[in-house]
Amino acid sequence: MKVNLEVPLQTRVQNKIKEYIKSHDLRAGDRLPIEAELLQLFQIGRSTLREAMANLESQGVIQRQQGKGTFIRQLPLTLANGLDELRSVTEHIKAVGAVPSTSRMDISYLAADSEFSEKLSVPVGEALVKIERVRRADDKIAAFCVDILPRKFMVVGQEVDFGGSLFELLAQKDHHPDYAESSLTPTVLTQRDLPEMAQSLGVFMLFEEVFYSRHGDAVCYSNDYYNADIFDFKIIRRRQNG
Amino acid sequence: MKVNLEVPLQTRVQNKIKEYIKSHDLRAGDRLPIEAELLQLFQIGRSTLREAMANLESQGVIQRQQGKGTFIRQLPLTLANGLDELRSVTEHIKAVGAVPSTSRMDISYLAADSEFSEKLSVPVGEALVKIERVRRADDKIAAFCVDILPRKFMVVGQEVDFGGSLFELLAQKDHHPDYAESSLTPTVLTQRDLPEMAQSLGVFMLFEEVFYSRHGDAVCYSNDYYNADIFDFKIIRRRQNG
DNA sequence: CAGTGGTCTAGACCACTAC
DNA sequence: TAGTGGTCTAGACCACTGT
Repeated sequence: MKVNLEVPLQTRVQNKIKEYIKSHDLRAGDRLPIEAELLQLFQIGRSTLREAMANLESQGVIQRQQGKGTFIRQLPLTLANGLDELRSVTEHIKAVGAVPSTSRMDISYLAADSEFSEKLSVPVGEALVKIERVRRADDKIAAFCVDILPRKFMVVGQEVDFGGSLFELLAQKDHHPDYAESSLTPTVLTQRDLPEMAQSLGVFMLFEEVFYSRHGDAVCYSNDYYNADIFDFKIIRRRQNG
Repeated sequence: MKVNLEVPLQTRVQNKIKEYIKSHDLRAGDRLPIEAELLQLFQIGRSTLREAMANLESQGVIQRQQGKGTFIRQLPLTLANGLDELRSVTEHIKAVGAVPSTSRMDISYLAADSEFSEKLSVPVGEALVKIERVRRADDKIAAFCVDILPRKFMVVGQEVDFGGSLFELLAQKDHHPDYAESSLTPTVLTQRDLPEMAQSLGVFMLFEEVFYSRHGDAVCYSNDYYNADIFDFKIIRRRQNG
């Protein structure tokens, strides 16, 4: 079974444009070359360029204005912790410049009840694994993660490292998360919920989410609580023209 | 000055597909006709169709799978309170099926300090208006909104209704918000912060955001606190292939 | 192998901005 | 009026899925 490993041209063009911005030291408000010039420079079709530009615009890197031009929009052009981008907890911690670690991990096994059956699209009674982990960023509590996934996704008869990214583990079985349906709720956790907290109360952002593979199969159901002292989440919201 | 009021074809096609789903009573998991059929049906070019499909996919309405087909993904196809969609507080309240109202409003005038100067891209000292409002959904506290905007955006010598949407007010001056840079933080508000709360503490989602017009001009800086008891925020997060 | 969505190109015309 | 991004079409070829 051959798999396409090539990166799409439009994605490579995105990176080229980012490199262009860096190498020419373009700052917020500066103007990007016009489309025709970039077409010359990259030797590509216009649709390809426009796809790349549309992505960069939705990521907040550039801003296009009909009749005027395309401009750099972002101030730092660095890590923005964009909410719309799916990342593992490990990646989030690294993104704020901290070292990720896991200070507690509890694993239990259970059978799917009707709720989990629905969320994960498995039969009631299906064998599941529940992994609870306290994740740290430079020793500070970063997140409390409760992940539930079908046991069949686990590699049997093999020592598995849950300390790192669950994403990597799933990738080994070709179940790498491609997108997630997420619901965000501000939440207060007490020491009863999370004994390792230093204070009696902490404010967290709960991400309740179902992860799906690129095949559209549900691979994991999670309740991840992100510490509000460490993370804040940025997003660009747009007016829908529909 | 003529302005284009026509809705782009790709947007109309999105709506046609949604209508198709409704009229054919397609449910989650059902299959949408293949691209070639839709091209015939709508008599359009493939790029246009694919733009429309890409938007519907990012909205979570459909799911495309290479080699297999396009499928309905959403369960209710109703209000999802999508975070990536820019909406006014009024619209958010209506979206959860409640009646919006305003129970308190304080207006004050101030001059831009260096912080506001930067956020709103106006000179230091520029005349600003600060509007604090307690918004309700069916009499329950829905949000506490603090909006700051340049005084010149206000219609002078005219009675203005702040009770409704600030968006509408700005639209009158061709400064309608087109997108926003938002930062989300879970927050606890006390009765000291918000005296009309029934309990001593409440959990809120703080949206700190700058709104921009389609011309790329900053039009409003807001700190909006949404009551976590009333709202939860959904979003589809995707793996970036860059 | 046929069916389906994914990527890419070339080119036409339109709408907005600035001069 | 010239320059720029926005919309739309037609068509070619590729990659993945299932038979």
